[in-house]
Amino acid sequence: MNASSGAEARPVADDERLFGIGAAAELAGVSQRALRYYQQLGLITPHGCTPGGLRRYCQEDLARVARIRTLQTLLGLNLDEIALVLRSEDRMAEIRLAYHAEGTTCAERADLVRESLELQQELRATVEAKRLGIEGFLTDLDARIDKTRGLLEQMTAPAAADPGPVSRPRLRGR
Amino acid sequence: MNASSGAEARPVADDERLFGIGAAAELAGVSQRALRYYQQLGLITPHGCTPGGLRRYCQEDLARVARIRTLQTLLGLNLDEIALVLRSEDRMAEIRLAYHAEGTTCAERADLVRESLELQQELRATVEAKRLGIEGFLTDLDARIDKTRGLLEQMTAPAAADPGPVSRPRLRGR
DNA sequence: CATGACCCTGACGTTAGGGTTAAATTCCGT
DNA sequence: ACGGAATTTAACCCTAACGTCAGGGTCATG
Repeated sequence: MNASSGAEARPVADDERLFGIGAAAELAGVSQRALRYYQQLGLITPHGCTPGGLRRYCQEDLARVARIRTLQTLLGLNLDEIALVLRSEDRMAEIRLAYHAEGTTCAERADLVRESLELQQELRATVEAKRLGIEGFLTDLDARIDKTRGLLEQMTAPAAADPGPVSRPRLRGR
Repeated sequence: MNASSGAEARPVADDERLFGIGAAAELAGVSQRALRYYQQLGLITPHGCTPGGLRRYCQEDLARVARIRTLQTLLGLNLDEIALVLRSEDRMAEIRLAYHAEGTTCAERADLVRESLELQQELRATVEAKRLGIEGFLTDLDARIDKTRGLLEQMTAPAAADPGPVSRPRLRGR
């Protein structure tokens, strides 16, 4: 019940809006329990709390949850491994922010960046491996499918008895 | 042990050799418990048993275990889903074998093949989706890595104060 | 200020995918 | 024929990632 007619004190810039755990869970496509659990593991911290202690999530939080889910389902990482990835990414953001501030201990910072870079590249390597694996699997699967299709053709076209290994041009239409 | 000097009755054609559960587990890279568990779920059935009831695995069994592991770790399927995939594949093999036998109920068989084909294509679709997801992730990750690398260059080359958005040719060497 | 919707913590339940142990059995080399 | 190594089933234990329930607190609204 907002933004009905005329008087809006502040339009509340869309990415400033906060959500209760219910709305957040729905938007992120996970359960409330999962949100609390992720928090318990230190994977997310809601943007804020009401004085009474109710969690308030912002867009950024939701994006983080999305990333968690991606890392989980796409890469099959467990929550501990995800914690590592996220911590490294947080580190980077922190440094990127601090970069334009006073030039304190520039060398240390560079070391951190190098470290993060290595972590990212490590992650990249595992993901790349996974991609290769999946591509191999796909090739394999396609071969099977082709064979199956060939068999089907043979069966539906009851021509002369088995003219040796199938050597007909394969139809690769989807 | 064996194969020492001269007299070998039958060379035992390598893929005819059988393994106890210990050897099989080691070769397949899983635990004995896992092998029994997979069998309990109907995912594998050892090639045979000794009269006393000890499991004997053949190469084919090991390949099957490898496939299970692939489906598990690469695609993130659970054992129930894997059971479906394997059953479909078994069905295909069965039909392929029966194909050259008597032409009993050719139409029914064709239906089965069509069904298997659909299952395979369904699997292909999910795998393809996964591949796309991973590719997106990789692109994303590469962008991050490039940004990090850029930041690092900026830090290590303490030139004039921040000449706006980095517009230097990126070195994409590994 | 009452009320209904929403949320809190804490504790226990569940499911997948096994690990571990125990007590009895089987196999194999000599 | 026998002793030790490898296996068997059964039973119990375990962790991750939540689900669910209980009992009580918070918040906006009329």
